[in-house]
Amino acid sequence: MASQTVENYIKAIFQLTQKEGGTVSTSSLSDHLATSAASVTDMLKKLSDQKLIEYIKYRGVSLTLTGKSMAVQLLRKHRLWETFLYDKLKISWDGVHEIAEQLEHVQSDILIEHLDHYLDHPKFDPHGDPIPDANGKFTLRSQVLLSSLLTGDQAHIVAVREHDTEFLQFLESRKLNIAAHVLIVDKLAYDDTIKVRTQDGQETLLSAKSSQNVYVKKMN
Amino acid sequence: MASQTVENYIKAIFQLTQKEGGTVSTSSLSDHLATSAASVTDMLKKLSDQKLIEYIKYRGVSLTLTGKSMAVQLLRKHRLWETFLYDKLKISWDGVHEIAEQLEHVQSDILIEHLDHYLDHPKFDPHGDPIPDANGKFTLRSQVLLSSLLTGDQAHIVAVREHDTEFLQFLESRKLNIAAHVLIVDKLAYDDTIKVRTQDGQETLLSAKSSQNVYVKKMN
DNA sequence: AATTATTTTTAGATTTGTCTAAAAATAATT
DNA sequence: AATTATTTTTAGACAAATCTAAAAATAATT
Repeated sequence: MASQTVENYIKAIFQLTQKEGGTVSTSSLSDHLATSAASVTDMLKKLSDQKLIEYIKYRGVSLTLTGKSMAVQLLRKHRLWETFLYDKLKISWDGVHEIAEQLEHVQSDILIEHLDHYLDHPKFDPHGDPIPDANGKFTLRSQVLLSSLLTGDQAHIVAVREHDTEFLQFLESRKLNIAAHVLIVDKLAYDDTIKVRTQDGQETLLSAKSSQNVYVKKMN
Repeated sequence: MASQTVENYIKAIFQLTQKEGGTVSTSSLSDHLATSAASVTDMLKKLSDQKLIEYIKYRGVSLTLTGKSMAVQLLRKHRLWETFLYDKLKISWDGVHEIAEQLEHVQSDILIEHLDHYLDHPKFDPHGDPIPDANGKFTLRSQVLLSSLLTGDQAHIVAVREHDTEFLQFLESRKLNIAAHVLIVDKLAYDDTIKVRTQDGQETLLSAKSSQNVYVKKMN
């Protein structure tokens, strides 16, 4: 059974692979996990011995099938717990992640299957990210960046790209939650600032950077 | 912040103190935690340095106020989680303990207070044990052993003393759950076997050992 | 292509929690 | 009270996960 540390490495490699593609470097892992590059190298050797990763010295690292499956199961647990914390316990949007980071390491298949059932087999977590099922399959969705919409377009918010706490709080304060309906009132050609209107008529200005951090499903 | 290992030692010392009174010996800790006596001695020195325990060489150990408060908070977390697992997730009576052993180590005050609120501030867990509140206070109850009842007495089951898995499953199969109503139909003077009748009319024979492991609240 | 800069790995230590085997202290027994 | 048995502690070692500093490999630059 993998230690919490091993699980965190596997998760980090999975996430960085998504973002950076191909292989992940020692330094990007050392950044992401806030440990020294030397420690990362040590651990990579161990993970490689356990056949969880494909590791070539100086060349970076990728997950084996076994490692990938472990990562997806961790993702499943993390997102189910986030859903529970947000939907049932009413813990704030920006608070759920840190707690789920701990809960995801609890080892019990029975627990996770009962939790999944209790939550009614949710397909997406509170940040709009898809929840893998017990076999590791997850639903993809036709989502685009809010920044790609044009004036007059209408859409529903489906996910947030980077879960920065301050940004999540900002979105929440402007009623820009998951599932919120938005209308693009205006888009400034100069700096790509977008003005959106929510259901209640409230209007909010979003910088290019912000609107590139929100996924929406366009209504046609 | 205490490690999981430290938390487990503190909990063990607390539980064994309840059972054995006064101070706890190295060997009973080593039995209970399934580690060598030498390891226990090592750890006791560390806990003593941290002022979590009062430790005198060769003489045994007891908790300081700080240690006791840590133990009670762990008990609170454990029992709240057991309640959640049993009442909400419908995990079986005998399965909840092991999972709660892991969940109790998750560090988040917000989580526990939200969980407590979600469960509607329960006073007792699924095994009938009292749940300490956020200040460590818990409700005591006028409970007696089932073995102390006489023929004709009526009572409600309120708790189980030792949570042996097989015994819990036996109780459950005979509808002898927490809150179940029982009538003492007969008590054999020879070996103190007790025959009880539950609400549905079903009768069950309980050995002296079994009836000494069940707490009831007598109806007068 | 040679030099400089960066990244990665090795070497050697440290901390936490554990172990076995031996020594010391306490308890039990004759 | 002296001996034997048991419990507890010390001593020395080990695995997991980490660190810093130095060496080696790779990448970038002149």
